[in-house]
Amino acid sequence: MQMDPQELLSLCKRRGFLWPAYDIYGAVSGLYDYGPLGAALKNNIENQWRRLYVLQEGFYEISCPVVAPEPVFKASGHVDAFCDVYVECTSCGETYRADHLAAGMHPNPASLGEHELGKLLKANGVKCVECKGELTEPKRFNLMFKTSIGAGKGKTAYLRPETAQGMFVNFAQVYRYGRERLPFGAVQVGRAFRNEISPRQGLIRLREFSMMEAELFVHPEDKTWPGFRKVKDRAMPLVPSKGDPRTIRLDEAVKAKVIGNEVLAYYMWLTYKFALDIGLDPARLRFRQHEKTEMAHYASDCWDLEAETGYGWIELVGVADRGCYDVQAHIDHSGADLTAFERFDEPKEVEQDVVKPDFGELGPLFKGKAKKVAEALSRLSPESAKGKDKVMVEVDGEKVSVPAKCFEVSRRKEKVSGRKIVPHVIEPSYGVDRMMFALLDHAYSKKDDYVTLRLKPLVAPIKVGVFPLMPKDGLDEIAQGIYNDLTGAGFDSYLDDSGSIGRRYARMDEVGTPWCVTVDYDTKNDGTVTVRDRDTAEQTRIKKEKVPKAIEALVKGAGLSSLNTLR
RNA sequence: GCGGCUGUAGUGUAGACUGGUUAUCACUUGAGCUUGCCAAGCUCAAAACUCGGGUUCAAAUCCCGGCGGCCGCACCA
Repeated sequence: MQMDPQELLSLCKRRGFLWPAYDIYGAVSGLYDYGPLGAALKNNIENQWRRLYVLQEGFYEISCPVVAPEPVFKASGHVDAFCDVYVECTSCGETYRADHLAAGMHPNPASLGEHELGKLLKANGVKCVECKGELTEPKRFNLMFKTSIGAGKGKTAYLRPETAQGMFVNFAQVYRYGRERLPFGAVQVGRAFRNEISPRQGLIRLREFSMMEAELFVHPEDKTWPGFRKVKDRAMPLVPSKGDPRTIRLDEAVKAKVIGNEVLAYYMWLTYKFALDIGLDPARLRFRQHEKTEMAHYASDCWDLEAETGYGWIELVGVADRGCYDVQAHIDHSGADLTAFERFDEPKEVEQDVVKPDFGELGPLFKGKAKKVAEALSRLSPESAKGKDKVMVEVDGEKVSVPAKCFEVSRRKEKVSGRKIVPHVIEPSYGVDRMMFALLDHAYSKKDDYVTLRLKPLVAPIKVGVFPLMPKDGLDEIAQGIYNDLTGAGFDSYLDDSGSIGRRYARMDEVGTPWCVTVDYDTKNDGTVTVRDRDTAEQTRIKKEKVPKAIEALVKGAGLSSLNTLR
């Protein structure tokens, strides 16, 4: 069923899930405020995710700043690659992506900077496709929000476009925290920012949004996974980039190379399970594999969990194999050692040639530069130095010729007890806001203009409505007592004594509250209250003292009929 | 960023073309009466012309611009 998203957004605004941000000043597109119910629903989704990743799977949760200095995103590639290069027609104002216009003029136009693209377009005499007008010089639009740290000119910085980098730059710390073992994972739940050119569709494309990201660091040559055995006969609906869409068992998918490896398959399954746990409709979920051309600059394989909503199929989660791209990039840019140490079973005796600088000769010859020259020499491969009468090395960007008397190539015995490896990263990256929107979309049901949100108890912002049938005769005080018991026991509850009982049930149904407890005149006689189920409108009576216990059982999945013992 | 359409109480709307008294209606919300289990009724109340400029004696209404929304293009790590 395709529903009108406007209807859902209207409910969200009316009932306090969602409001356009800064509305009294005219609002800003792509920014939303969460109202009390939205904030609660979002928390419930995030906490369920933590239960899965942190408690069950043993990932380490960290929390990093939203602002980061420029070098971080230089290294990650976002400063250069997370942007679009535009040209504009000077006469009709139409804009084009410069790399699209350059298609066919260069093997990979997307890899060029704006100056090269400008030259290329000029050289090929490219004009406006619409009106043949002159085009402007290419302009670059980076999708990151730029800011600065500190007074005056300060230090250039950006708001993070993903939380992932925080986990990559903390690799060494988290690796040590986990007592230096692979594989291990880190997670982060938090805000990220993208200065979208044209945010649309409510919560689907936001400029500030929440992500739940997990980075699993694995051995680059071992992508088997111990947990895979337990889930291998489960099936998921897949839309591979090659071949037909099909629902396929995980072990078959890995065997047939539809999914690249066991780790990726396992975390796709975990993602699928999470989606079902919070209440997304399995009939409206699928995994779609990225085409090679749509893959991010860092990914080698990527599957999106997509949900069908009033906006069509939308991406909720990306599960990507990022290879060693990010960790290697931060090693290269920062010089930090972000490797894991793989211990051999037995330490090995290794004989190898090394280039050994002779400081007695280097000193007089190179003076202050001698130390750097020596370091450069040590980095040379022995083969390239052996038997030469001089070698070229690069010091501070300058080529230096070093005569043979300054070094010797000698054979050295070493005990090697292991090796440094750069881990590969499997990344499940969840868009919280999108998941929440899809959840509301899938939960929305309407019968003769009566709206019920069939949210699962696990995520429902309010678990119980508590009503006195009449706000008098002491019923209201009893209801207040039950309400206090429930909130005391940790359940989000809602006390409502206004309007007819039917209206109060309707109010709770519309925001997805799974149960309502009503205090009536029998309560005064026999101490029982009714418990009503949202989806069936069925009721059962239980002792009023047992209400918190009953709700606890119901949240855990017990049916209404199981409450008989609490009568 | 471009083009088309569009913006009236918390929500959904009438009024606009053809400018003119106190801006329509419903739901919602609050108070009271009533009501003894599924959006009942009555009374009262609260609540809006997206913002700025222009035309005019007079603008919710016509014109221009900003902001927001929807759709299409483009974009989407």
